[in-house]
Amino acid sequence: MSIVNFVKGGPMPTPDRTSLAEIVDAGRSIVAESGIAGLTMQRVAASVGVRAPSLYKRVRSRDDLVRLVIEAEALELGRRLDPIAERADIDARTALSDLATTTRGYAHSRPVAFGLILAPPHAGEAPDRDVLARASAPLLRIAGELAGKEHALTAARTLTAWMNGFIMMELAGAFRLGGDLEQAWELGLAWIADAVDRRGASTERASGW
Amino acid sequence: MSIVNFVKGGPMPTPDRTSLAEIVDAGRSIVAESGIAGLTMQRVAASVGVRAPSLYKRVRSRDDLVRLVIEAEALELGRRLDPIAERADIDARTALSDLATTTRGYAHSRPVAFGLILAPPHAGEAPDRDVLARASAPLLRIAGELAGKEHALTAARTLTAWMNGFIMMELAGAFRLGGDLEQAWELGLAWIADAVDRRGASTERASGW
DNA sequence: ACCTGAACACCGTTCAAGT
DNA sequence: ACCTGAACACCGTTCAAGT
Repeated sequence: MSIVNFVKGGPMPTPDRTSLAEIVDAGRSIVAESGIAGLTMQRVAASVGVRAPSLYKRVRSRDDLVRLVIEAEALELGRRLDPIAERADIDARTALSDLATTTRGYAHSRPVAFGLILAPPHAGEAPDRDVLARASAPLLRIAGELAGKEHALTAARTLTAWMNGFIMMELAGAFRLGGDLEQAWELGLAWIADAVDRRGASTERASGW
Repeated sequence: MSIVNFVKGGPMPTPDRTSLAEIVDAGRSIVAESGIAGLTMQRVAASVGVRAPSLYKRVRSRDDLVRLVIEAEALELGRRLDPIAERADIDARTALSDLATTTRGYAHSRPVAFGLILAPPHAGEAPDRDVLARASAPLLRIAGELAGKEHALTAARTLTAWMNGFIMMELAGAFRLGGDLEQAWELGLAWIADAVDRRGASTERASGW
């Protein structure tokens, strides 16, 4: 088809010098390195070896690219969480702890990206709801096992709210009053899990009643 | 002094056409209306009746102005929370509920500002730690009453993490799987309060053990 | 069909010149 | 002492022109 056009004297085909995937990957690296403000079309273009105007062949706008970058990050987080919810050899309590720790580890390794997933700068850059649903499915499943089906959604919301809130405040440097942050994480997780767990509490203090 | 300069032929004084407070107020209005991206120096300048370069007599940079706006918002939130912690006629449990509801109400009325307090776009725009400490003091006090002095800090962190996480996800539109969001707030708050309350649980389910 | 330079309308910021 | 226009170095985005 392109040869036909060429022979006929139609528009000249040229081999693609980049791809959408390469552009999004470049965007992820730049965001991780320099923050969202560092993500300029010119820098992305330079990173993939073209000029800025060429990017508009693959993305609609900078906002569009930001959204794609956030979605790619959310999908990777989901990919890390999926196997935890699927393991059958651990109980819900352990699975919850693994999931929270994995999420926190991801947030620490990619703080900017995590912040963008949780709080996209503008509405136009918010990730697709299906992508977010995919990333939160594992927790919903574990919450169901822990709190029972009828309370699964409410329990999942309580758990995510605490977990994401803790991690976000930690990343924002809001916990500056001293004290042991690891203990706050561990104890907080145990408290929240106890609160949601219909089978009863299991932390030392609670069992001491 | 200015008259002396004038008489001597020194630099001519001119009456100030704006002030730092007016600039910060204009910034708050613009942020509330158009988001952080809408906060341009030109727009702020137009709003206070000068040209953009004149703003640099009062603020160091746009980032500096953004920080001042965030700090002003954090101080206002703190001003709303202070009286709750000081009331002696209500118990800690009720105070916690009032504080959480007031915070949520502030977040709903000023969603952009609340997001900025929790997750400032860049490090340079993060509010001063004293300002944040002021805003979190009421919760710390209530947490102390609820969980006991030795667990006050950890309890406060658990409570803020849940509260801010819930509100932030709500603002970001992350709770899209249906269900009753008000119930999730009420029940979540009760669960968390129970978890932190050393005096024992008080929700229906917990007391049903 | 893709890529590019040039251009446009915006930014933040600086600075000499006005009063 | 404050304010301003002009200028500079950046942006995102468009588009006619190249191949």
